[in-house]
Amino acid sequence: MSKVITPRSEDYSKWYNDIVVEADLAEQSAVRGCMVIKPYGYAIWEKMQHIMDGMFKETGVQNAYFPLFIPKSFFSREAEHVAGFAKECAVVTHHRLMNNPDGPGVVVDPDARLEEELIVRPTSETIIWSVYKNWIKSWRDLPILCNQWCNVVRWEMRTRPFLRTSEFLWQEGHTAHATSEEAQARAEQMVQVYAKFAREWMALPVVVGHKSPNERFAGALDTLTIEAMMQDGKALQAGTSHFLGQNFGKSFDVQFASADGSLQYAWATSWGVSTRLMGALIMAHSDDEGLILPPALAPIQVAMVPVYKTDEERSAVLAKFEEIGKALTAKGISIKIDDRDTLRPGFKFAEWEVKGVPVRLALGARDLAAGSIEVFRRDLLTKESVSLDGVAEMIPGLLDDIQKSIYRKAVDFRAAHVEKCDSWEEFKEKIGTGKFLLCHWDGTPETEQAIKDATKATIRCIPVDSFVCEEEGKDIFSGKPSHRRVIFAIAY
RNA sequence: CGGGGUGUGGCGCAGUUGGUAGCGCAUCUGGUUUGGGACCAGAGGGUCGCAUGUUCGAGUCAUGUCACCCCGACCA
Repeated sequence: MSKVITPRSEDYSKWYNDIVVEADLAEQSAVRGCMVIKPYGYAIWEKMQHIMDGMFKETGVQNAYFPLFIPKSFFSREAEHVAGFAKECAVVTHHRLMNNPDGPGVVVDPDARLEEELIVRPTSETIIWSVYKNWIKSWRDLPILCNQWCNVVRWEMRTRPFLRTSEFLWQEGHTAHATSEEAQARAEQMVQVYAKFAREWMALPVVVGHKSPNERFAGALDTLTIEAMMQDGKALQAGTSHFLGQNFGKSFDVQFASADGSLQYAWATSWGVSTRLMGALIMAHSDDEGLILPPALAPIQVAMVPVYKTDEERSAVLAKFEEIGKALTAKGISIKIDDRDTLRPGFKFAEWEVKGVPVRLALGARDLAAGSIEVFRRDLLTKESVSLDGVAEMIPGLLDDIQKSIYRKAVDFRAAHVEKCDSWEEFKEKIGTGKFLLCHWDGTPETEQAIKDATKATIRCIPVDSFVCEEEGKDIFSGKPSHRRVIFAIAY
């Protein structure tokens, strides 16, 4: 593997590509804006998937699967929704290829045109609500709480690895409820699930809040978000949960007989997180040496690198590693004994660092003689020599400490880059320097748009659980009265 | 769609006024190494994005074309 260049301060996208590609995490494929996620990177996604799936199920959600293709007519029923997605849809128009009659290669068979075009799902509200219509007759059928893990396609004009790819993996939850209150409570519940996952597993501090109307999901009455801060101070929307009101119920004619005998439209929510979370994970924690994975999500938590000269030394060291490995596995820790004998130790050290493995153990004849072992922690880049006897016992506590320490570091970083701002001049100066600015906003889309046009900054959210600031003030831009501060930032 | 840029071994690049296609990394072989990304020696691998033209001769010049990248508008 070649030297990894990581100019975090100079060229973020270059850093991103180098780390990601060189770290064997993923690479851009030939398909426009799509990603190949290599096994090591995919293992991280699988772990995230597994943990979140468990959290969803604890709230009563069940997994299901709906079709990839959406007939065009389904898709166009909810006006606002289609307006939001129409510009970025992949459309299937034919179902057959044929040999090119005029030369080499294949061409689309003109006789195989579909009567109705199919849209490759950019999100599944429309097809799911078409199905829900048949599932929902009575208040007794509600709530319906479905989630699906799948891929979706959005034909973005500009793509970015992990953050905005043409095709991405995600989960989308779609629920149907008898009352507005119940649906709103569900939307809030799920955004809290996301926040908990981000904080406790990804070691990623996030702000939970409401989106301003400008930033809302197409077709939603309210959009809740978790917003994270990356190491350059930019904001990343890491997950969203929408209260959809009765928009889809009405558009897809999903009515049910309520307990009082009247016919009512169902209330809806949808919520999702995607492989963008992996982008967040990478960008929030990595340093110039490569990835730093929180132990809770690292596919390999402890890598063991043997150091030896002779075959005797090699087998003695590997035998000891086997012993330690067994003890760690028994504690539920995932390990990797790096017994590749064509590579030198220094190379292996560097490789596990690039891949973000939280703890590395190095053991050689010297250590064996002294009864010690070298323990390296990735987040601090420190190593210490500890007694061989106690090493397996100390690892769980160490992993725990690393998890907390990574989170603490991210929290401190964010705290140092959030500030109140009450002057438009100051706002213009500071917003480009990588900060969340807590400012007063008059609540109008026009003001938000004007601020965006002037500075590229948007309202990331109206916070509900941190940085909440309910107080009277004047809009940073228009000077009109405001009742609370909101978070402005430049976003990815 | 607007504004820039780039197409040359797997990857990253050089290639002068047009004259036998090169370098680094990677790969393979042999040897010495192995406590922070080893070294030496040797080997393999490219019809220079595509098409047409100018020329005795084109990676190089001209015209056309295709693809990709970056900056915007759009977005999770």
